[in-house]
Amino acid sequence: MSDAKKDSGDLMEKLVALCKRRGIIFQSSEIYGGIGGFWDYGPLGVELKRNIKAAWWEDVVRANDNIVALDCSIIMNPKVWEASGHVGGFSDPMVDCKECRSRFRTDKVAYVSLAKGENVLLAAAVEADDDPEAVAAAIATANSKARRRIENAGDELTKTVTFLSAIPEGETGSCPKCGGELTEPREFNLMFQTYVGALQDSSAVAYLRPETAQGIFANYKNVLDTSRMKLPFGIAQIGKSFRNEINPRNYTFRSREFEQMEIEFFCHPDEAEKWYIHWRDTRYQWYVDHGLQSDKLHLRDHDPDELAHYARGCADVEYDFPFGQAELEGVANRTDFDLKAHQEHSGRDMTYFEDELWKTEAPKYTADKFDGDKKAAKKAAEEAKSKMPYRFTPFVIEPSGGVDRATLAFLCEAYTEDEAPDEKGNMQTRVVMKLHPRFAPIKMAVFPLVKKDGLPEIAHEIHNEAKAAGMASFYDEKGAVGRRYRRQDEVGTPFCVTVDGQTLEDQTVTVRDRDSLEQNRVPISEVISYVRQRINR
RNA sequence: GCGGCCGUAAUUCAGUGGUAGAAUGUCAGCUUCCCAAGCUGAACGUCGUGAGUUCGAAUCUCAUCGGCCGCUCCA
Repeated sequence: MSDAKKDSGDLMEKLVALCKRRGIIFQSSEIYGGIGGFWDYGPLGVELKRNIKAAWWEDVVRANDNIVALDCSIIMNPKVWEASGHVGGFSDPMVDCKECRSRFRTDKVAYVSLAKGENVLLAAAVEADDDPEAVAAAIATANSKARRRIENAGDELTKTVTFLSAIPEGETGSCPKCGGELTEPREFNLMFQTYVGALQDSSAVAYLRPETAQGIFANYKNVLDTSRMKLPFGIAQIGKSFRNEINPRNYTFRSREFEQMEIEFFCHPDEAEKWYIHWRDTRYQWYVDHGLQSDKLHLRDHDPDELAHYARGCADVEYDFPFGQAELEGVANRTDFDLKAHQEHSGRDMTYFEDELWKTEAPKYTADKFDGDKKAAKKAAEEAKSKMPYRFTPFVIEPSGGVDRATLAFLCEAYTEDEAPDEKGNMQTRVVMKLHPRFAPIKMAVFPLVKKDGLPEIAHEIHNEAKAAGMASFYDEKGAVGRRYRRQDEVGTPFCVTVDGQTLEDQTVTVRDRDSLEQNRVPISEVISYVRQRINR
């Protein structure tokens, strides 16, 4: 194991231990042995996560006139998931090899037979996406003798490719890797199932949503009809989603219950590319602005062959976690795929009518433009109104971020060990969470330097004032002040306010900066606004 | 899902068949006018869980749950 890898592994272990010890993240149901893929946020963790969500909400929903928000139910009519493709289409049947334990998608295993007349020259099981690839892969397995025969066969060569997915039920294939026997195909559906109502029969089956997006699409018409929004506009939502991940791993990164913060931004198809670029760059910058400015943050455009079938463009904001580079947020141009799918499945009209454009151009369709033929004018108008540029299905740009992933990335980025002097001036290792002040669970801690001489009373007063002013403040009078500073460093508190002997004389306190360790004297009357101003800048 | 390693206090770990430990942290008090290791005292353990072997199991066996690493998967 390389040193870098070992160090990053250490970082993850230290972070996990710190998060447990300081009440940031706990394993769910820990007293019962836990449950894989589920995590709880402790007293400080929930504040951190709330602050991250609040920042997103302020920057996305409140700051943009063309974005409104929504809070959809987690369980929806199951037809939603048929329309979206989560039931049926995408839940690929899989097979396992009983010999070598490899797993394959049935539509990726092909059986190739190359024959000249009735003479089979080559039969092979291969992994492939399509027929030509399968043939090529099969030939690659052939020995030189067989290869020569195949080449010599020329036009007489018959190529038969059968994918495992097309093999009749009851029959099993052989493993492309080892030739072993494969299991029957099995459905892997990543959606959690439940039953709505007391009767647990098949008609009552419902699903916990695997993404928040579909609730937005299903409500697109409602929002359009009630919010007085016009294209382009976005609908934002923060909420829990659930995926029955085969193998949850990497702390909270791949959880089975997770929270998404997501925008579905609806726009004219001609403007989709422009908005895609806009959101991709805006969302990337958001992470930079909140502390992931290091070279660990990446904006990665997907290769065309990597794109989902419905997407025309997709970029991931990725972060170098200790366990590897992984996605924080995906920004995709989903085209009109979703609205069209819901229109088809629900029978509801999902198109958009540009009435302002129509109003200005309607005079083109008056009778006098058609030699006084009112009927022809009306017909032409109706026809024009029914299609572009007046009526169309909007395209959707989807910036979809993982709240828990963002939280984890900010935690990883914030974890720092540096050197600070102890009371004797010896340098000691200091653990400090350099969280963005906006995210810090506690913004300001208030200490009396010593627990006597009336200092605690003054400190209490400052603390109460801070709370009244809406500042997340924390009071601590226990033990040596250095220890209190270090405790706050560990949870990322940006400022510590200390009441000392001089306070009694001139009504000033010291404000100590988490990162620089510098202290400034500030009048008590100004301390809250001082801290607030330093946090916001 | 497969393979390997692991699970003991809040945290990090020691303890290989015979009375559960250390350090750090936490709490109470003292001390202390500014950066954790000054003093005194205290609390804290279903040894992941269940079964088995044994006179006796943290220790051995099996199962199960959870975690880490590598594959695999990720609409």
